[in-house]
Amino acid sequence: MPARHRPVATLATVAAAAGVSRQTVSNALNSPELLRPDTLERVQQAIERLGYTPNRAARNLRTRSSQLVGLRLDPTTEGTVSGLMDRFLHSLAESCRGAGLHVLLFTAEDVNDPLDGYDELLRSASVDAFVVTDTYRGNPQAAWLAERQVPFVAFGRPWTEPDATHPWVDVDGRAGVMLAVDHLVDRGHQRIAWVGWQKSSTIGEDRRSGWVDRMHERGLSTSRLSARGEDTIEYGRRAAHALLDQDGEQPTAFVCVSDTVAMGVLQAIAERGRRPGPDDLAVVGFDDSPAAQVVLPGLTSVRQPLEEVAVQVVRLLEDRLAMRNIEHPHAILTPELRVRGTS
Amino acid sequence: MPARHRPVATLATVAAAAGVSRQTVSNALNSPELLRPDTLERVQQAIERLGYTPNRAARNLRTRSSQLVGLRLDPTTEGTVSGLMDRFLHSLAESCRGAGLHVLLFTAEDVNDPLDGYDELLRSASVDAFVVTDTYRGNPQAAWLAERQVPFVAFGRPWTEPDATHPWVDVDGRAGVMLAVDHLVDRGHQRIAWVGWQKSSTIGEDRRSGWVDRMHERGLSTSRLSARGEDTIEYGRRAAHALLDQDGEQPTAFVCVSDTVAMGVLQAIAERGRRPGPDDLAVVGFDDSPAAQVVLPGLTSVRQPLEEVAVQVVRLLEDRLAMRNIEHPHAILTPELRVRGTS
DNA sequence: GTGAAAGCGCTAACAA
DNA sequence: TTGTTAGCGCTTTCAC
Repeated sequence: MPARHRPVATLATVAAAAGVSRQTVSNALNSPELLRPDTLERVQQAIERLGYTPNRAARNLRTRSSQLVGLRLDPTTEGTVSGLMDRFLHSLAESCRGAGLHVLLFTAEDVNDPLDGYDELLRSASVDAFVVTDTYRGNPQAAWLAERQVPFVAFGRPWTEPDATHPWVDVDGRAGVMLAVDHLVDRGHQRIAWVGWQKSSTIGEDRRSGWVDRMHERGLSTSRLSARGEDTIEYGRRAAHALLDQDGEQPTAFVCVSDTVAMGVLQAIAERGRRPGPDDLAVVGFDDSPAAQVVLPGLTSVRQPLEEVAVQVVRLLEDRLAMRNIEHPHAILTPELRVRGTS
Repeated sequence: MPARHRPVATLATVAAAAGVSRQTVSNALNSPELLRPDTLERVQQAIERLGYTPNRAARNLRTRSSQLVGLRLDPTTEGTVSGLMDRFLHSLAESCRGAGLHVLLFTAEDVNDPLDGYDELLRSASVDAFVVTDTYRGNPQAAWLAERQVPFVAFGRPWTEPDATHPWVDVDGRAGVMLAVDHLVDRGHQRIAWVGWQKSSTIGEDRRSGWVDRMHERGLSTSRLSARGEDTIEYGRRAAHALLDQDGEQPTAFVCVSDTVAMGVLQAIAERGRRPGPDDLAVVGFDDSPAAQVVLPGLTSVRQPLEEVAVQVVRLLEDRLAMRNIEHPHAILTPELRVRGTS
């Protein structure tokens, strides 16, 4: 580090300036109620005057905490549009600020090893906790961290381990899809198709259950209206064509498991000379990606409340770090529907 | 922090296990060439066996460095599609790993104050350096940081202060637009329009100069082919309509300052019953956003080499932190053109 | 309510 | 080549 204009103030500097001991300055910061009001005032003025901020490394060493939350950033899949991470990261950093925490990003040397990177940060006490985001496929990180009693909060339910007791926050995808179905039924649609992910995707099946159940609740059939495949535009395109090629009753609306898939559906609709929208073929996506906002004529989509997710994640993180044992350290948040031109 | 299964190893633990002094263990880590091979071997085995990783806080306190690089994350503008930050952040975190650094995210309490947040991290020695990304509008951060001799690297040129000597990395937008113009001219277009940002945007004018100069170099006129406005879909839409409504010679292709604007142009083209693509009206965007990859029929776009930007940023960061004074601590990288259906 | 002493885990400087 | 000493800046503990 280079020379500063003014040497950085320390406890000792401030103590000397205020005519008290170092300890008193420390107390003024961490336990102000211990000081006599006039002493406190004097110390605070010295702090202010010298522009003193406690040295993090020293404080961390002493308190054995870093006030840092680790988050592993994996490469974004090209050709996929959700754009969730951007929004989530900002919200998380923002919420952390309120808790006196910061987000430390790290990446894996071996991307295919879901555990890579965690251990070293832990052993070096570089972070106090982790936020785990990619919990979709079996998430071994959660089990690994829980076993070692490492504080962490997951964004995403432990689908495959319902007994897991670690804190997590998730968005109710099923409820989001129900919003979409209700919206379409209210607009007069009856043949509403589902364009989803493979059966192996628990998230995909959860979202699909919202379609199945709400369709039945509204007295509608789901027969021959369901497709499953991967998260690509091409799959969405082919699925829409296949559904529209069926003999007999064809869908008048598509509820899609993701915006990416929905973009493929829109493509198929255009290729058939049909028009996406309430008058012809309605389409609803999932994630409210930037693309949904700009595609023609605007893709109606289920929006995850990531700002609120971040708030809840940090709340659970604080509980965990303070060793407060919460009854049910979980939160399931309900998404909302952003209605645009395609419905 | 909760109890671990095994208490975390320290220098003392390892030293005892290896039968050497603490200092020797420290040297084994930081200056292994000082040790006799057999001692080194013995110490390394002890380190391995105990799973020892140096405590960051202690090391930071002693070395007066944190190995952390601060990056301020501002809210993403909704309705805009670039999605650059996602890609850049991952690349930066990745490059940092190679240099033994980590990225610390922070946010401003007052978003409108471009300096907010930097000072506190600095005074508390929480970070060794900053990466500054939003250098487009006059970037007072760069001046502020440079004045205080704080190590930082900017992603973005100091447009308004050509004398600034701080390290920076930028992408040659002008060259990127030239690629686009060449591509379109090679495909037979002659009336190629520019849909850009306001004159007050230096980045916008730089990109525009690529259009102007390359058009002239190729013997083509730019007369009545230029539009300027804000970074919104709606502006792009209106600009395209206006250009196509002109009497006489209308454009056959549009080079856009951003993918967001390009999406508006595509919208206008559709509204007029025309078709985007090489056979009718060609469109090229800028940023290769996820939206460009999924919109119909695929938006040709100028892609910034963010992975390489991150590598260069970290390289300059390392030079700066090591107090190596480089001649010209700058790098201008050339983007590439991703050709898709709209051209 | 305030101050003195101790020590967190590490590395720079120096001694052996 | 290895070990000893000291101290980074802070907070915890305990006297006063």
